[in-house]
Amino acid sequence: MSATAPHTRKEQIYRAASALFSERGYRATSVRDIARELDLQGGSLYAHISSKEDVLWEIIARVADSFFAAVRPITEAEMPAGDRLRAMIHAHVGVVVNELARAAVFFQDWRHLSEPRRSEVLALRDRYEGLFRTAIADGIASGELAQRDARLATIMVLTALNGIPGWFRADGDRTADEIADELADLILDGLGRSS
Amino acid sequence: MSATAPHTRKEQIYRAASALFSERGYRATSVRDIARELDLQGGSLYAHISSKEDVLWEIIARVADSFFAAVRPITEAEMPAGDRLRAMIHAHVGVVVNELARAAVFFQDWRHLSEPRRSEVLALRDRYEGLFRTAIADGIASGELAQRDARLATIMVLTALNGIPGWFRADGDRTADEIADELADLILDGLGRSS
DNA sequence: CCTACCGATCGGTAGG
DNA sequence: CCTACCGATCGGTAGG
Repeated sequence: MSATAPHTRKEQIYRAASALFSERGYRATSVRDIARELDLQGGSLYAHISSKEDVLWEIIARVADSFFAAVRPITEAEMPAGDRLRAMIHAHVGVVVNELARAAVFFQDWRHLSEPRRSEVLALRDRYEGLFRTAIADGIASGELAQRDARLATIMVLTALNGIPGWFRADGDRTADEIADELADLILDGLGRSS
Repeated sequence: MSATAPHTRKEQIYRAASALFSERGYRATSVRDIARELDLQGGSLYAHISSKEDVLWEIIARVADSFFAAVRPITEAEMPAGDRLRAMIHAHVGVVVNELARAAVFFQDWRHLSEPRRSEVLALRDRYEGLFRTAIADGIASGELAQRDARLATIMVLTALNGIPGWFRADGDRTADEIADELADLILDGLGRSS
């Protein structure tokens, strides 16, 4: 409902939970771990949340929204498929880097949602993959991309991009845009070879 | 000690644990879940294992060995760096696909090892990445690969490859070799583009 | 390999 | 937001 509120207790809880979930995983993080981060007693959290899983759900649902909000508009832009794909990669990497912990939780801990939320996330992920698959298929059709298997290519692209939280540390020497540029080049051109 | 023993209870435990860990994660799998899979009582497992974490360690240490055993020899072969890298990718994918559950556990659950095992795994992973980084750096030096950043390229390659357990299902319509071929092409050539 | 148990910790609640 | 508590489940052990 409220759009990215600023300093409420609830937001502090989401922030702390994102950090802990992303580092240790959802199951290895207790409600008391989160509370301790905010100098609260374990039970006190429940004045603001209704369950641990609801916190996970809120984190995941929000980043999912962020991904669609960033990438969706690009899919409707009029430009060559190759450029469109590059712009989508940029947008996607932007969300990952700017919401690093939340994105890591999304990729890592969606399994721990109970039904029907789990299936809902899977459906969202499929739709999102579809946006990329369409761009890639368009690129193949127009001859811009030389591929056989749009589905496999799509999975590879997103797998590579979603691995960012596993290695990226914001030490400030590379901006999200620079990372996105390098990754887009790697993905579009490959490692390159002479043959 | 014993080399990949066949049907001992211990091996059955490792097999069941690999399947469960890979599906639900280490923390979400109880010792009783594993026991149930073998029609045993929870406590009975401890006649064969000494702790839940030891089971995780055994799974992870073994696949780590498999990766080195498959890839290491290739790094010493005399051939152009591009061919060598392709062969390494093939070998790596072979291990992932043939030990799908164990590999998934390795990639997913190493965080849950306690020290010093956790650091040991990280050190092994660094050494292993180094094998690929060297091949890529060689390829850059010889002009076979057109890259700026060997480290980033290495991480991308392994990230893409290690994502396989996330989507690959052995429905029999693609062999490990076919997968490896397609992935190697994708990684070496990229999606391809006309510009 | 089972039965029966241990202390610790879990997510969550009541009552203030 | 705290204190104090709940039942359930956890990894692991004793004793046979």
